[in-house]
Amino acid sequence: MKYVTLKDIARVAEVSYATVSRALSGSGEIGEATRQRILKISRDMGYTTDYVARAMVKRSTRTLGLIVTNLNNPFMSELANFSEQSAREEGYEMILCNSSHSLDQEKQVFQLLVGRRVDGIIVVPAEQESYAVLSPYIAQVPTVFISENIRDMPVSFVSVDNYAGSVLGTEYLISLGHRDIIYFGRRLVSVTHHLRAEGYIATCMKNSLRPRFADNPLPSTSIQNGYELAVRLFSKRPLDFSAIFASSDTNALGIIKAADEAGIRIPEDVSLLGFDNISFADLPKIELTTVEQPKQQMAARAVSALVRRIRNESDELIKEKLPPRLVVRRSCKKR
Amino acid sequence: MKYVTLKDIARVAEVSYATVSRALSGSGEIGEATRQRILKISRDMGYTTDYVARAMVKRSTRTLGLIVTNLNNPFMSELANFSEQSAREEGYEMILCNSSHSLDQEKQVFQLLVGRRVDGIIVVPAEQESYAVLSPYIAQVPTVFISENIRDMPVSFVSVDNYAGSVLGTEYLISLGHRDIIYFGRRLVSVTHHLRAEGYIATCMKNSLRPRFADNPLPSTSIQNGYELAVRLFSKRPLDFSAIFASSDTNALGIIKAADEAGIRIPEDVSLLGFDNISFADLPKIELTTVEQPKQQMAARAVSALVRRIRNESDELIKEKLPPRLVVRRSCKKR
DNA sequence: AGGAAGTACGCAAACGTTTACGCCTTTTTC
DNA sequence: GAAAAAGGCGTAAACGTTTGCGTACTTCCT
Repeated sequence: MKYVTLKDIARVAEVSYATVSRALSGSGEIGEATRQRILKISRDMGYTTDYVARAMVKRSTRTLGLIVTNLNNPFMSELANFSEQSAREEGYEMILCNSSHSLDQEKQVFQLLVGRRVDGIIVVPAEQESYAVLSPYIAQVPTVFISENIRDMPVSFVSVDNYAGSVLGTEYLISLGHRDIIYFGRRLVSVTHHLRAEGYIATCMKNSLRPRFADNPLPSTSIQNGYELAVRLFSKRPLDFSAIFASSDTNALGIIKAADEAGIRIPEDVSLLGFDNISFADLPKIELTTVEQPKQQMAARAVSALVRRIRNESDELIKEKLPPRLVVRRSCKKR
Repeated sequence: MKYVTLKDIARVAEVSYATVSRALSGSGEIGEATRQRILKISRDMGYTTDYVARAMVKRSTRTLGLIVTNLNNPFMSELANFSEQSAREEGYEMILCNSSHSLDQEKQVFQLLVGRRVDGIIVVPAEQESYAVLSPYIAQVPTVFISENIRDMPVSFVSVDNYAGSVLGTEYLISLGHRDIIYFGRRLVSVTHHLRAEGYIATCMKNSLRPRFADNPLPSTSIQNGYELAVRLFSKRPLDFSAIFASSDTNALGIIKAADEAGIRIPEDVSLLGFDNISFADLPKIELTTVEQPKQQMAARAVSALVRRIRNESDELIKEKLPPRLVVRRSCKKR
């Protein structure tokens, strides 16, 4: 494929190609008459400016990278959509990548994005060790993590306040009269889920309730593994709990399926509370009450932190914790 | 940000930078000893090859563009995920764009992708006129449409066989004993939906049934507009039909919601059949029987057609119609 | 009229690669 | 042992832009 270049235009306009560049970019000093003439010619010839050549000299691709753990997870795909939108509003394109929860692959795609000379990278870390693995490259390109910061690391972090979200959810269930609440999900694998569990435990303690767990040992969260775990949970009758706090909406969907099969009604027999507020949660017959992560806001903050760094308007690292919100639908009931 | 370049390596290795290039690319003729030495030095210095510089001389970015109409629609986001995966397997990155069902925006992002010098573009057309609008640019870069071909246009097309899918679905409902089937959805706006309606009509005729419609006049398809239309449909009692064939799963979800509110049970009171098989359809309590579009296959074919064109292995245009498949769950019942 | 100031444009370098060509050294061949 | 072939490496051009610097021409002021 042969594209029209500045030189092609310069030849027919009988000027130097520097002049053509100035006419098109609008910045340089140039006479209004020639500018109009060149503009017309370039339109007629179907010129499109070559951004890769421009990137070489400008040393900026106006492209951002986004690495998520799993694109099939609706939380991630919603986050990706919002990020893409925010980026475009700031004048950046977005290249989307997938780490598949693997440190190796995460490192690989990170290197790839660096090779493409993206101006900045947003990463939802695959594991706790992600920072350690990526740190040699992080020095080379502005990066923000969508995750909570455990120890003080020299990167920007944006996330929901998971601890507060968990407190919010637990308190809501208690306010409905529930005393036997099961915390359902991953506890140890990621910082995010660890903090959620902590919030639950603290709130139980404060209300003299005994924290109880149904632990999901898997690295990832899915409808399927929520279902499998719930089948076991529902096998012991009579049920000795009245509410379940699922640490992710996807797990909650698995719980709904298991409950359905076991003849357990939600919310009549047991209340179910989720976390994330994925778009699924709003579906008819699902109508899951859940703690919302402000995905749009998270995406917007991450992108804007990144572009500020890129534009060198500020080189400070941000650590932002966004407030969670309770979205009441129909899966929880007064006891 | 300052990256390590070939010249930097050449300086410490005391060779010319052409030699370094040969050592790293693996193609050129070079002594094994120097190659190892250079490899080690470049590792130590943290070199990453600059793909934008390479793209300049190779005249290929190894990047594909994907334009979808709406990333929030689950059908689109699933298609996007599969495409991204296929592209990566072929060694290409993917830049994701959104036309928001607007011809203007579609044209704009297409130009943008051309400017970025992507090697090929996959587009889910926003409207019937998309081809006409994009045709001047299509000549410049290999393009494949994910859509059915109406008249013979010089572009590659990949899609499900919508007509056959519709026949399949209608015949299934008839085989369950239904005689009064409503076709629910858009009919006139897009080629895709036009063909689906045709398949329904033809099958009705063949079985001496009168085709009946609940028309959705909106350009896009959503849970919300499916819901609104269904509320009207359910307001006339008693119901004078026993099955609904929704032309998209998202509309079907809206129907489920409206039915729920109206006290109409699915499938006991009315059977509901969808089209697309989005991942939502498999959710507990939803369990929608539907005609599947083979999204993964469509993505794979589109990508592979594109890369064959790019590699100049074939310059023929493909027009591929993939077979639909009936996915039986629980929303349809014998009458 | 003569010099200063400003405007419009051309020249050429630079960005970091890849690669055709050529040269020198080493190996092979009879 | 000399000629031919092969191997290893350097030189330089090219890809399409942007931009600092230089210069010719115009305009303005006194």
